[in-house]
Amino acid sequence: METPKTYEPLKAEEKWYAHWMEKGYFHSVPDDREAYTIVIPPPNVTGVLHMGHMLNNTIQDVLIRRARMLGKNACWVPGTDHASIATEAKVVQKLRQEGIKKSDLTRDEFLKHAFEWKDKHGGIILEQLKKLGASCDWERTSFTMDPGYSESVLDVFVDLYKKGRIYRGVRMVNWDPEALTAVSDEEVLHKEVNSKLFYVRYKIAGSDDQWLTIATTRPETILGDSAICINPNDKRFTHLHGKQAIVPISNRIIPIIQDDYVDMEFGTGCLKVTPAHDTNDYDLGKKHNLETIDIFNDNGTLNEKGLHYDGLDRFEVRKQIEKELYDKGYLVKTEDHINKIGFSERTNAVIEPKLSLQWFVDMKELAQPALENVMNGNIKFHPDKFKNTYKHWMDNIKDWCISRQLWWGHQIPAWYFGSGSEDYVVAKTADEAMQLATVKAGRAISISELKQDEDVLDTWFSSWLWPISVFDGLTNPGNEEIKYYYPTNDLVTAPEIMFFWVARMIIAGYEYMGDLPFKNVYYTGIVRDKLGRKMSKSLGNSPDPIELIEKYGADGVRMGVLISSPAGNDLPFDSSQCEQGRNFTNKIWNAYRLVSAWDVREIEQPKSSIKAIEWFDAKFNQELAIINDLFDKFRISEALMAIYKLVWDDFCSWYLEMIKPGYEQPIDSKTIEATKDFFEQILKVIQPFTPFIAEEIWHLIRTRNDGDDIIIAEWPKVKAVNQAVLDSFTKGEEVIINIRNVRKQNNIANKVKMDLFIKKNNEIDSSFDSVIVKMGNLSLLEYSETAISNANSFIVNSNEYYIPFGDSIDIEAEKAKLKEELEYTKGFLNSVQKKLQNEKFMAGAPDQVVVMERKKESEALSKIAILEEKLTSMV
RNA sequence: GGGGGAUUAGCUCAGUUGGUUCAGAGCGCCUGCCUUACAAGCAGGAUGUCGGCGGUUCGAAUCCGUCAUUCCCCA
Repeated sequence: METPKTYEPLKAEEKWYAHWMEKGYFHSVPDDREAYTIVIPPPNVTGVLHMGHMLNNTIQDVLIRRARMLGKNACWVPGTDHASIATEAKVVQKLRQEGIKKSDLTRDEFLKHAFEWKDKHGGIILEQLKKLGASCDWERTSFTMDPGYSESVLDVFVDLYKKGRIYRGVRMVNWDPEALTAVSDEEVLHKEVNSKLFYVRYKIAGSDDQWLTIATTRPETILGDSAICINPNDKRFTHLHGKQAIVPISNRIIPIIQDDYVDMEFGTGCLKVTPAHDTNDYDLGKKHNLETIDIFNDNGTLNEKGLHYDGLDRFEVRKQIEKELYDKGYLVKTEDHINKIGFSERTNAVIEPKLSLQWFVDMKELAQPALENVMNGNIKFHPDKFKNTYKHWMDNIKDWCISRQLWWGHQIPAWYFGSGSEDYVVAKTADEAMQLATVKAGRAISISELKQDEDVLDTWFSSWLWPISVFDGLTNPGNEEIKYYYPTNDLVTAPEIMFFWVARMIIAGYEYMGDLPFKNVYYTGIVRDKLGRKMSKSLGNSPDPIELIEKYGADGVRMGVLISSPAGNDLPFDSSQCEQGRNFTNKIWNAYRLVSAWDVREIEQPKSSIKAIEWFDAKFNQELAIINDLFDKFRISEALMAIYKLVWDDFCSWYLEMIKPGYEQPIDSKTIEATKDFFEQILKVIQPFTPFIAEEIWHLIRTRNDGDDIIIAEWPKVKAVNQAVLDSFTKGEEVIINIRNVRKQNNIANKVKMDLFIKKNNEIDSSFDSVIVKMGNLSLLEYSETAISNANSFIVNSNEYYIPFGDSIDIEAEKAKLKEELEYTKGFLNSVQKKLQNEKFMAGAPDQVVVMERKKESEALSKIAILEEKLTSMV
């Protein structure tokens, strides 16, 4: 059967993935080998694969596949995250479409719907990862709400509470009025928006017609004002000291206080203080013992404190109150103004600072080991520069608000038994809670009296345990698996979640395992489109990864996302990169086609093939050492580029051309065997990047026993590099390129054989002459004592090369070329000599550098002599 | 406003302690080729005041200062 001209990836991909699964190559159990472990950053359980996942998971798969070949017990743990806010929002939306309101359901009913949704849509993303070739240990698939996992989350909550690290308190939180939950600082996106600055005047209490004017962007919060604040140093307002003001519309009387917090330059210098609705005002209020007037309901409408605006949305009130203030003569003027407003990352609702009773983790001390061990390099960041960002955050770490007003997630194990603010206990189960409550209350408390906290924990409060809990390290401490797999090796993730997730995993690692969770963190960049925009669903600028795979093959797409994506740099993605990847797989495919088509006979091995084999052996080992080094430094895309060039340029363009027999000529068995060996080595090196085609050709190129699969083959070992052969080849290569140039410049077809004469002036390495003859398509290679006239010529290593070409040669053009080269060489010599004549250079530069300069000088001198002689002889 | 990056070819990026012809790679571009594995290919080629200015040095893409542009994080 004819081997197709182009590689057809889809069939091979399906076949080999199924084969690998069947053989259990992805599955890991502890044994006496060294463990190499990666835990996947768990995607949202209801998510679908996007380009960010593609990049992230391809890198992980490359690392895990290489580790497997290095003989390590490679274990890549997959799984998903319950993603409380996002998932709950989706379930609520789906129920709404069915005409069901969340508020009409009990918690249990809602959770039933949520789990149904999760079972239906959950794990789609994991199936998509299989298409990419991800070699995860699917038997270990974890979910942050698995029973065992949930148990560890509750254990940790109880434990931290007992240690005094978790407390309940009133704090100003970022309230999402749409999702009806608090969100963490990190989930708030600050954006600049055009808004208005309203100048509103307040009457001074007890005066007839004395006023002060404040500037605010949120006039609706006037109804919650508790004070006016001025800077005590502000000369303009000394007459206001000790006075009171009357709030417009509500006509409440509020004090005028002084605090140097007020910026005298901003607005009017008079600040209205609304402690319930602004973080800074809240702090001011606490400091000055001001009343806190909360005028909002949880959904962003005004409550009864909002007087006649009761029940209206905050933005509608802003419009209406502007008119009322104007009509009643309070509104002095409005100005256009640009300010930054916080939006919810999940719902895009404008965040409302809101006072509420929440659970917090006190982070200061917990964070210490996590900071130290990154700064001292026990945990390495790639690239290293992210340490700076990390340090800055950890130095200024704030307490972590971990309660969320949702149902989907881990319900907070706090149990209330009375109406007092301290009438609660923290316990994993109701039974334990009952006992604790009985002690705390000093009376018998029954289970029915207990009411569990309605809120759930922040999703990150479960995912920070990921590297521990996927091995049951908390519910079954010291078990065989946690001992074997923890600490894991490498984590691959996005810098955006350095604080949400990475820092907290490190904190949890030291707190609960007394050890780091992973040794290296590889930060990927953001995948952007051609215009530099972040790829997102809302912009619709993200290609569907599965469609890309169908078009270019998984191997092609894997290469496409990795080829220009250094760690920490954004990836400006364009599908042309996948095309490049696909072309690469096709290139390998055709190399295989070539090698497989040769007719093998017991004939003499050509000299040129012997040299070619010597050379490629040296070249391969030289490059392999470089590739290994790049891997060690996590320079994955550079490693890929090195491999790309090794395969395309060195193996295909040079090696295969050197050994390729003439048309319909047979090949000798020694050369074909060596070539197949090389091919195998190359397949091994590309296997982490393009596993499917590697496996496919591995099985085509030689007959394999059952279980002889490349995925578990041994990574090549670096052998000694024959540097002398590499050096000889470099000179031969230069000659070949010069010959090709002569052809090109004189329009001599490749088929036409040419003669080459060499005038030896200097040491000459003739070991690659046979290769030069073959690659240059020469009929003759001869050494000559004299220069050849009427010939194209070039100089390599001070030796003169001549290709006679009858009478059609253009003497003038040839002379011009020589003159140009002469000028360049003279200029070069001049700069070298200037250096050598500089006493300070001679005194300051190391010997090695001086020797190099001298060598350059002598080479340039002899080249000039040759060029001048040629020019004079060409008259 | 505070902190951290970045700026090298048309694009995306390498460039280790200042010193080999150090100004590089891939893509793109230009030229010529349907040469017998591959036109998803082959062979050649061009491209840069290393963001600006100043300084240190025998020598600076690399070190220092400063300005500019830009991205990220925090307030």
